[in-house]
Order: sequence, then C-alpha cells, then structure tokens
Amino acid sequence: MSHFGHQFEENYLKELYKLSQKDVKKVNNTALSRAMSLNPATVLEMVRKLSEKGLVDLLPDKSIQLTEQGRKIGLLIIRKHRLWEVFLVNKLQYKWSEVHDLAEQLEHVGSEDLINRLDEFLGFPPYDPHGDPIPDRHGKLKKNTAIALSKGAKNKTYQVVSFADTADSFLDYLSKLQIEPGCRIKITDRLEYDGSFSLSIQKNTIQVSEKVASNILVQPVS
Amino acid sequence: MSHFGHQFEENYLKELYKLSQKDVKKVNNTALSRAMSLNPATVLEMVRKLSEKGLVDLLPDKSIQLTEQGRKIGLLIIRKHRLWEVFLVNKLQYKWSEVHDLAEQLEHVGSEDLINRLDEFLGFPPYDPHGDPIPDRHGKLKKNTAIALSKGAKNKTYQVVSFADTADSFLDYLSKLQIEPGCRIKITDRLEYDGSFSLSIQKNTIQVSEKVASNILVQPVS
DNA sequence: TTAATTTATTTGGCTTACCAAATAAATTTT
DNA sequence: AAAATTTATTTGGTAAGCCAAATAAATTAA
Repeated sequence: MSHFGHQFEENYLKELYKLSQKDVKKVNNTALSRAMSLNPATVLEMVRKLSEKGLVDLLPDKSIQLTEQGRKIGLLIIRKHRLWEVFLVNKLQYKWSEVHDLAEQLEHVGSEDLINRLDEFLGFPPYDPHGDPIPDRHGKLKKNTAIALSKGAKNKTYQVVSFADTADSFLDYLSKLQIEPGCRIKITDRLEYDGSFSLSIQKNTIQVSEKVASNILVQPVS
Repeated sequence: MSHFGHQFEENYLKELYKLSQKDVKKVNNTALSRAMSLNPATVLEMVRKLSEKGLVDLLPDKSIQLTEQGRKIGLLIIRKHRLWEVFLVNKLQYKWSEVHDLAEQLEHVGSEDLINRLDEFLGFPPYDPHGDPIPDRHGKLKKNTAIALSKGAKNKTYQVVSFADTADSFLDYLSKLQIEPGCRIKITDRLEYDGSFSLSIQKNTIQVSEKVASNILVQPVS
C-alpha cells in the first residue's frame, strides 16, 4: 500500500514534533496515544517501526524522541500544512477557521518541490492564517513568544497571536466571537468560581471558559 | 480505515468512466483489471462492493456499468484531476509532463466545494494542460473542438487550448513568444510561399512556421 | 512497604485492499 | 463437437493499521 506514501508515518512524526514543542517533559506512549486518539498498542507498534527506520529513538526511560531525520519530516509536514492553509485562505477565500481539515489532507500530498513552489507562489508567507509561524525550506522557525490568554492579568490588553487548539469547531466558535489572529483582547474580569474570563473585544464584552482562554495564545500589547 | 476517505472507490469509478468513454464495447472484469494493473480477483471483489453501494451495475453478460451515481463520482474525480493539473502548470510553473502523479494525489483531496473554488480561482479553464476538457460543476463536459492553428482562417481570433508537440524545446520556444494555454492569437496573415503565419498576440506580431502552427491547438473565439 | 494506580507490553482478532493458484464457465478454434 | 483458450470466480493467504483485553512493570499513594 505504498499508494499512500508515508501518510501514517508522517502523522506520527508531526504529532511527536508538536508534543516536543508543547511539553517540556518527555513524551511517552500514553501521551502520544492520547494526542492521536489511538490505542496504546497501536502506537507502540508503530513507534517501534519508526524506531527501526531511524526516525525515532526509544530511550531507556521509555520516552519517545524524534531523531534528527524524524524531526525534519515532522517539521516539513507542519510547513506543508501551514502553507496550504495560506493558500486556502488567501487564494480560495476560505475563512481561516475552515481550513484545518483540508490542510490535514493536503499536507501529505506530493513532494518537497511542490511545497517549495507553493511557498514561492504565495510569496513566502511567514505566518499561517492562525498566526503560527511557517518553517522555511531549511526548517527555520521563528520564535514564538506567545502566552496563553489564561495566564494574562486583569485589565491588561493582549494581541491574539494564534491558537493552541486547531479543531475547526473551536476556530469556528472563535470567529463567531470575532476573535482572530491580530485582534486585541482586554481581560476585564475573572470569575474565581470556575476560572472563567470576561473579555472585552472591540467594545463588546464576552464570557469564555478557562479552557477556551488557555487555547488562545496572545502577546502583551506594549 | 475510513482515514482515506473513498480513495480506492474513486479510482475504480474514475477508471470505469475512462473506459466507458474510450471503448464502445462492454467493460468486463478483465478489461478493468488490466486498466488498473490489479489482479482480477481484487477487482471482482471491489466491483461487488461498488455494486452493493449502488455505484455500479453488474449486468447479466458480466459487463460492468456505472450507475448514474457512480458516473457522477467518476466524472468528479476527473474534474478534480484536471483542475489540479491546471493549477500545477499555470500557477506553480510545472511542465505539463510532470503533473500527472501529483494530480493523482490531489484529486482525492477534500470536498466538492474546494474544487469549485479552485475552478473559480483558475478562471474556469475549459481544458487541462494536455488539452483534455474539464467537466464543469454540473458534470457537463465540453466537446473537444480544438483544431490546429494551422487550420485556422485569416483575421480570425483563437484561444490556445493545448499543444500537440510536447517537447521541452518547443514549449520553451512558445513561452518565449508568450504563447500559452488560454491566450488569444489572431491570424493576421499567411505566406503562400512557405505556409508560415503572421500572428498577433497581445499587440505583438510574430512569425511562425507552418510546423509550429500545426502543433498549437486552438478554439475559435466567439 | 504495601496497596493502588498508572503505564507499557503482549496476545489474539478485525478489516481493507491486495495477490497467486485452482477451479468453473464461457468463448473461440480447429 | 471436441479441444484450446480466455474469462470469471473461489479459495486461501499477506501486510497494514487498528482495537480490546490480559498481563507485566513501574510509579504513586497510603
């Protein structure tokens, strides 16, 4: 079934890359299984194959680590994903909240050459429509200094950079609240009871849960 | 493995559609197997599944026929394939001879909405880079009425559809003359002596040999 | 440190799309 | 019509990627 190229492999490597960015601690089998919504047995099996291929190292403490080669592929998939998102939004007039699922399919298509051409066609965009930086063709990624909005302080204003959760339903919810990359949000209050936030956005005040706030990545406005 | 959408199904339906166009005679299991380079047992199995899904009819004489529903899907895949080819050639500067494999991957991506947007983005091209007609969103397929430019009439304007000769050197020559699919050419004169043509392209007038003109496929502009 | 819990691993099984080889059925040659 | 050939179908088997349930090992709590 080489019909499918290395789609499965690529998804594992991409997820491992994401996890390695997110958490400081080691990535173990349970973490990866949960992140991918797959059975641990399945993941263990696959991870061993990746290890045989030299894409992953299985450390003695059972943590899973990308090799240099594996990291490169994971990052390439992220690059592809984000560039296709730019294409869908800038060229095909999709809303930024609609493109994730399509990009998940497109990210496995074709060659590195294709994505380099797409990059050029799009004018080498540095960020995707969600505000996430796009790795360049050498794998260089801009540093992201964003914090979760939930870590912000009352009465301070922040600029939205990107979102930690990329589910379409979440992005859809955000766009209905007019929360999008680049916009400004002031934390007007916080409810101790359930940790929820009152936010002021363009003269509207809205309420969001702590979970939502923790998935909105922002930068302090100077 | 619904992970892969209906990629397999789609390939069978696409191939059946192509066969139904090509040959007048019935399509049997052997023909389909050969066309797809698959074992007859494999194909029989799959065709039965397609039949259960109402995408294909198995006639008493063992011939395989697309149902209306199946035909629609097959044609949609062809539409997707050809539109992606146009994208790759017109926007990403691929050569016509390089795009088939990539288009075979892209044709299974995403939704009908995606391809309609792509269609619009590309300006509703009637033909792909190989000169094959692209079905419109309603499944209407233009009759391929392309003729060689050398068969055209003086003082008439034509739109370039494709090229009969696909040698790199020829395509290179054409692109230097700014002759490309979709562009308009008016035949301003013809030299009886050697059959060569005077053409007007975007306010420039150029001379081409009869041989060159015979390899440029065009459509009359109404 | 013992018990409880969490994590890792093994085992047996499922489904899908594939194949080779055997048999059955139909068609073509002779 | 009988023989030869081609086509259709059946049978048994493979590899991937997945899962549930059982067991083993490690970690955390008591």
